[in-house]
Amino acid sequence: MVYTGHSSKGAALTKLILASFPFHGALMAAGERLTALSGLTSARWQVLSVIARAERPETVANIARNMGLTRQAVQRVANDLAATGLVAFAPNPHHKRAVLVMLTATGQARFQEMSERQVPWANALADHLNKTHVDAAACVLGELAKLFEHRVGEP
Amino acid sequence: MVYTGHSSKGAALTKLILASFPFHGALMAAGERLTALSGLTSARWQVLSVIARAERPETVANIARNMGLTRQAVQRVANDLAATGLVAFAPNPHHKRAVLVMLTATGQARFQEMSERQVPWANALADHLNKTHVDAAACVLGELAKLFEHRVGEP
DNA sequence: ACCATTATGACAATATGTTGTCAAATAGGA
DNA sequence: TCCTATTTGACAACATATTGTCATAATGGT
Repeated sequence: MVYTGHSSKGAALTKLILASFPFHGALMAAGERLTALSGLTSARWQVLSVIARAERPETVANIARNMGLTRQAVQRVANDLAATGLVAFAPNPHHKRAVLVMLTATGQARFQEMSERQVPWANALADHLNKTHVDAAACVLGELAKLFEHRVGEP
Repeated sequence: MVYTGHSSKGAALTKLILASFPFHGALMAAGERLTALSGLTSARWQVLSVIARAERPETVANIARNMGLTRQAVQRVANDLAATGLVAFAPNPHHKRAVLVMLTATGQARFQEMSERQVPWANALADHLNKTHVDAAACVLGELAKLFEHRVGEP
């Protein structure tokens, strides 16, 4: 493929972006397969994870900010999780509308189950990779996310 | 954050995966902003790009395979593109059902417009990054996509 | 030539995420 | 205190992508 007009770095970045699409698709598919064994979906597992890893109960809007998603997307998933009994809403003493989301006992157990599958999976995958490159990749993606948010290069 | 049970490489991979979510979200948002100026959307631009860069007209199913998406997803977008006159379907001498997708003159012009915006955008972003790291990142994402597809580490 | 398998497009149901809008709750400055 | 701006959850409309199902077209082995 030709990258007409791209600088050397620009071509490299475009290649990275083009590589990220199949990566994301394959990651989502793998996530679905892993989570399906727990009766979860990838999206619900992600939200559940953020809630489980948080030090204290958070509001939906806060969870959304942590995940880089919109409030509404997380709200709908959180409602689904509540409907299936994995999370529950608790009153927020600091805010009448913005209630706090907490794992139920079932939710904690489900998260634990998922972790027990996710950890050996990540370890097995990582064995095929160069740690330095993986660290560099995570670093680049983090930097790029910031650049995107700051609208760098946009007209 | 603690990565209980993870190997050193496994923890690095999990960090990469967690970094990929906000990256993907921010990339999609940037894509929407770039494409909105052409009256396109990110998904339609991606499909249009694959068609434009292909050496010869392809079928919808082929395009889907190239993109790592399902046939049906690409079919719907392709139908949308056809409805807005950016692509057209041509009979396939080798297959009665699987028609070929081609850019119209309008579609070519629209793709050209988008390229003229995308190239300086990628160049400006890439100026803030280390090319070696970007290359490594693209390489890691490509390798991971293959590992995901081969179900490595899955029970 | 025949038949089983695979590939393809059409269609429907569902999951996920976005934007827009609204009213209530909160925060911050005059 | 009061007024404005922001934040929040609820709701609706829509874009995107998935799975499943179906009928038709192509393929490959016997």
